[in-house]
Amino acid sequence: MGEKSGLKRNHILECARQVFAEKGFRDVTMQDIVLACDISRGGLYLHFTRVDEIFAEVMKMDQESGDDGGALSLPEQSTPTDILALFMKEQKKEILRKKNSLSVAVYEYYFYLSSKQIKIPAKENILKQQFETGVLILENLIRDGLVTGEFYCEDPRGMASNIMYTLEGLKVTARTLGISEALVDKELVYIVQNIVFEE
Amino acid sequence: MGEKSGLKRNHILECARQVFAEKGFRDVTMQDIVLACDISRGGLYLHFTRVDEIFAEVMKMDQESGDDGGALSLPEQSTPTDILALFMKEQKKEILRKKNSLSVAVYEYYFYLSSKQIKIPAKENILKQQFETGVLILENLIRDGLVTGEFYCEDPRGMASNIMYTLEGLKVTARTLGISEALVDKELVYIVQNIVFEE
Amino acid sequence: MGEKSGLKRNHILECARQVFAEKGFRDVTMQDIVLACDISRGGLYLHFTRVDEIFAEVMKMDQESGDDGGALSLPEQSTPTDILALFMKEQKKEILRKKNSLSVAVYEYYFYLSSKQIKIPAKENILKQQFETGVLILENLIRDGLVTGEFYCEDPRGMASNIMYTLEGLKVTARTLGISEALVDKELVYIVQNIVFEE
Amino acid sequence: MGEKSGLKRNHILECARQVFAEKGFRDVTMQDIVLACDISRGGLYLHFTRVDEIFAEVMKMDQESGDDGGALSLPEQSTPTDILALFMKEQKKEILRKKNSLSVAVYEYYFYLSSKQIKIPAKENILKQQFETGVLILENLIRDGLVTGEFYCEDPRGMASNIMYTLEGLKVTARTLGISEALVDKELVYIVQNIVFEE
DNA sequence: CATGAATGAGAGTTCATTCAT
DNA sequence: GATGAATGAACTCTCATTCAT
Repeated sequence: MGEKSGLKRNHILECARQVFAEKGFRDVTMQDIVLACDISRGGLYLHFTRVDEIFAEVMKMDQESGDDGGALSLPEQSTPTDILALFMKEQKKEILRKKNSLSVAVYEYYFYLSSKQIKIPAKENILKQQFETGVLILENLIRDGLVTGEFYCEDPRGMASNIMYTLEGLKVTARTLGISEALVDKELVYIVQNIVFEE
Repeated sequence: MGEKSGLKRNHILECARQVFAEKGFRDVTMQDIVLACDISRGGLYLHFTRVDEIFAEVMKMDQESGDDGGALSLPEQSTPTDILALFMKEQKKEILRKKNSLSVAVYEYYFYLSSKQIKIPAKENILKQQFETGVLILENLIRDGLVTGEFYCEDPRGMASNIMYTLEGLKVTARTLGISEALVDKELVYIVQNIVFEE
Repeated sequence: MGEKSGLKRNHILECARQVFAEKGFRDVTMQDIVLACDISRGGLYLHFTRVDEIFAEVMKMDQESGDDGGALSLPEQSTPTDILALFMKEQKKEILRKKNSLSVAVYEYYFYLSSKQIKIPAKENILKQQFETGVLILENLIRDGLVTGEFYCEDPRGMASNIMYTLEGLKVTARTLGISEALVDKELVYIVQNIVFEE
Repeated sequence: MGEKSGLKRNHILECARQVFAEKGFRDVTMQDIVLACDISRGGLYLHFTRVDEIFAEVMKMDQESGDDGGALSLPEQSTPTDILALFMKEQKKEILRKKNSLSVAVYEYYFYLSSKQIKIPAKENILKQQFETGVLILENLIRDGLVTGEFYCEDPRGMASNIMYTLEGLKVTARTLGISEALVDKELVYIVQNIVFEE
């Protein structure tokens, strides 16, 4: 029973994810999700009662599945420079990604919370966690690079944080004003050059 | 007559601005604006027919009034370092501003346009203009600093652009995750240190 | 389930029919129908989305129920003269009918379609079908009368068609200018005399 | 002043006529007329207070200008047969007329009155007058034809009335179901053949 | 548990009509 | 007289949410 119920719940979340990827967060109604899931109205309400509740779960699901993916593609014996390049490649992909991206929905969701003055506890705040995880990864990476002598940096934590804000700026600009691949490349190269030791 | 009509229009825009500052963009209805303006339903429709139309005008109005304010506070004989400090101070104010800020509404508006796949011509795209104006100001400032020997930078344009993205990242983070004044200070200091020539 | 849904639908159509009979077509709003059905606003929209859609269904329903009634009253071994008299009696009833008549609504509906330049496929065009059925019935009747020697007519089809247009003229005049029973009688007698063989 | 006022009034009626010819009666709003007249809202209300009032005046105006036109085209020494042909030609033109025709508006107006249960005194009832005038013309024409031996008819008044109803039926059918020129011709020929003495 | 018909609050929009200028 | 901004009633339509089956 619990199993079965879990399956349905997952089905709902997966279908809902599609909807959010297509329409963002603010335009999605319970109806949209009901239709996308091919489920009954009442059925949906047995599991969730608000759209934002569903979206929070979708984000959580997304994060969990993302954890796996990230680690897998790392080759053995990579240098910090290699890893940084890979990190930036992933960031670029995310910044430019059009299909199946939840970015717009995520922003809309957080602005929605903000305008409703709803605070999420840090532990459940996925966007915050992702940001902080990013900072941590970069910081460790920079420290590694300093050890190998590949990187130059006086304040690894400050730089990591600075880079993450810049990437955030690129992401949000891509979703609001739009941005060309060339421009993203230019910015990412600029960031990397700032770290990598230049003779 | 034209005067009077303009006054009413302005009245509407000012009241609407309040509403947008309080509720963001997505939750604002024509009703909200009607109530805020103490005007009749039909009366509003004489001037505007859609919320997004009103918001676009509010942004325009805001930009125009902002132009004046910016120029006034410039002291005579400022060094590039001074000006940079002032620029950053303004940015900080904007990033942390809570009262009467349209930031959330602006982001919501642009995400709305994005999810509806509406394109605004560059000339009318205020967010884009603000961004590009920021880049230009910074670039010129950096070049000035290079001339006076106060700054160090190999690629003024690249750095200007990089800084603007970072500031954008700070702004959006402030509106989604929230950010402390201390953190903003830290980031701005980091940025400035990167430019100012350190012995 | 399907049963139940059908019942509700029928309930709506029957109540709506009342409304159309009273107010014609053009003045009827979704609200009117909602009130007449003692149903919720949204409830009506589950079944129909526009007044003209409802009216089209009401007409269809009316036609179907009318089919039964027409056939039943035919006595055995009627002569063409008898049948013609019966036909005319029915026409008279329809022309003069005040209670529960959809005539005005039907005309208003067709003028509405006309002014909106909406074309209905012939198969769904009930007014057209009724007219053509009328012509056919009359034509066959006249031919029968020619065989029995009761009628005189050189062009049965032409006469049938001519009679139907005249009846249409009477009907529309009754609904616009009004017409007395005596006048209708006079006209119907005139028509019949034109067919029936006079020594 | 009275002159001037009369001019304005006429201007309104002429512009309004255009609107009615295009949109029928039921869809025309005070706004439409204001726009078509290039007049102020208040200005229109100085002359008329309801759409149906304006339409009644438009019909009156139309009838008056029509009186002149009808008489002019009569050739000298026409036989009843000629005049009948001319009469039918005019009827055909009216039945099939698309441009600048008020027919739909007239019907809509009368159905509107009917559904609102508003009665017009016979003296002001233009449609009624036109019908009765038509009957009278036809009756006299038939009597003339009987005298010259061109026509055959036992009941001139009955036939005149019958023809008028048939023409009415054709007119309304043309506006609701649509009718081809060929069909109109066929019907008119049928009518004429019924009168004209055949050897 | 699951269903989906039904509810009703609320947003958008239009227009006849008024009235200060 | 003439103007047109302003009003507010009325209508359309959509959804979150409930509840009998």
